[in-house]
Amino acid sequence: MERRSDCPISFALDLFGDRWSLLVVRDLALKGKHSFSELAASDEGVATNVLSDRLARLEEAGVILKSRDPADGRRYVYRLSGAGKDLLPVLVELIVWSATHDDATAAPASFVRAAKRDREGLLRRLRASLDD
Amino acid sequence: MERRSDCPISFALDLFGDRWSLLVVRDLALKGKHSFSELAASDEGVATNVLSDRLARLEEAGVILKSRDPADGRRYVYRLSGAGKDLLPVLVELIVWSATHDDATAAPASFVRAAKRDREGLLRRLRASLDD
DNA sequence: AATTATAACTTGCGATTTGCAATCTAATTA
DNA sequence: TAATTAGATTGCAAATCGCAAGTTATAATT
Repeated sequence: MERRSDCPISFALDLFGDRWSLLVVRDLALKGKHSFSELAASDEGVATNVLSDRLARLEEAGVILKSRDPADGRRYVYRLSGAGKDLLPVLVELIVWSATHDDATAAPASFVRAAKRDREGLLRRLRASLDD
Repeated sequence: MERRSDCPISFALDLFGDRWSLLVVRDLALKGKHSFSELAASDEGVATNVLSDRLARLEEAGVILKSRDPADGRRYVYRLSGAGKDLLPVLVELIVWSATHDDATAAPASFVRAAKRDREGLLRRLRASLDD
C-alpha cells in the first residue's frame, strides 16, 4: 500500500482503513481469538481470502505476530504486537461512539460506562488481559 | 450499506471503514475546511466522485450537515453534526497511534504531547473550536 | 500404513467498487 | 451574454470483493 500523505490519520487509514482489519484486531484484543478458524468464524462472515490477506497485511505492518501453535502443527497462533495493543484506545473510542449514536448496538453497558468514567483504568485492565 | 452484525465496532466500520471517510471528517474537524472544493484539494487527492459519495454517506448517517452557502448559491457548506464532533476522540487516538508507530508521520509534537498529558483538555479545546 | 479429517491458505471467477478523466448543470462573475 | 466556478455525474479500465472450490501440510482414525 502506497502512503498517500504524511498525515498520521491517513497513515493509519492506509493500514487499516477498510471494513475488516479492525475486526481482526477486535477479535484478537477483546474476544480471545487466536487461530485462523476462530477469526474466520466471526459474526460478520469474512471470506477466507480476505482474512488471509488482512492477517498478512497486519503482520507486515507489525500490528500482529504470527507463530506456530506448539500444540498443533497445523495451526498458527495470531496475537497482537505492542503496536497492535496500542490500538485498544482506538477500539474503545469506536465502541463509545457507536454506543452513543447507534440504538441497535450491542456494546455492553458496563463497558461503555467504564470507558466514560474510568477510561485509563479500563485501558489498563484490557492491556493487562492481553499481556498474559 | 447493510449492517453486518450488532457489534459497535462493526457498525462504525460500516459507516466509515474505508480510506476516505475519516479524512473528510479530519478536514472538517481539524483543518477548517467547509466546501467541496476545499475538501477535494486534500493532500491525498480524493477523486471527486468518491468525495461526493462519502459526503452523501456521511450526511445520510448523520455525521455531517450540509447547507447552502448564503454567500454563494453554487456552494454548499459542510460541517460536523454532534455525532461528527463526537468522532474527535477517534481522530485523536489515530493520530497518537500513528505518531507513536510511524517514524515519518507529520503529527505536531505539541498535539501528541497534549493528547497524552491532557487528553480531556485537548478534546475540550478542539470541541470548542468547532462550536463557533 | 492407509484413509479421513482439519487448518490455513490459494485460486478462479463474476460482481462490485475504485480512481481518473471528461463531462454536465446551475450559479456567479466579467 | 460569454466565460468561469462549484458541485455532482458518467464512462471505463483496474483493483477489490465475496463466494466456492482446490491445495498443502499436519493430525486423527482405522
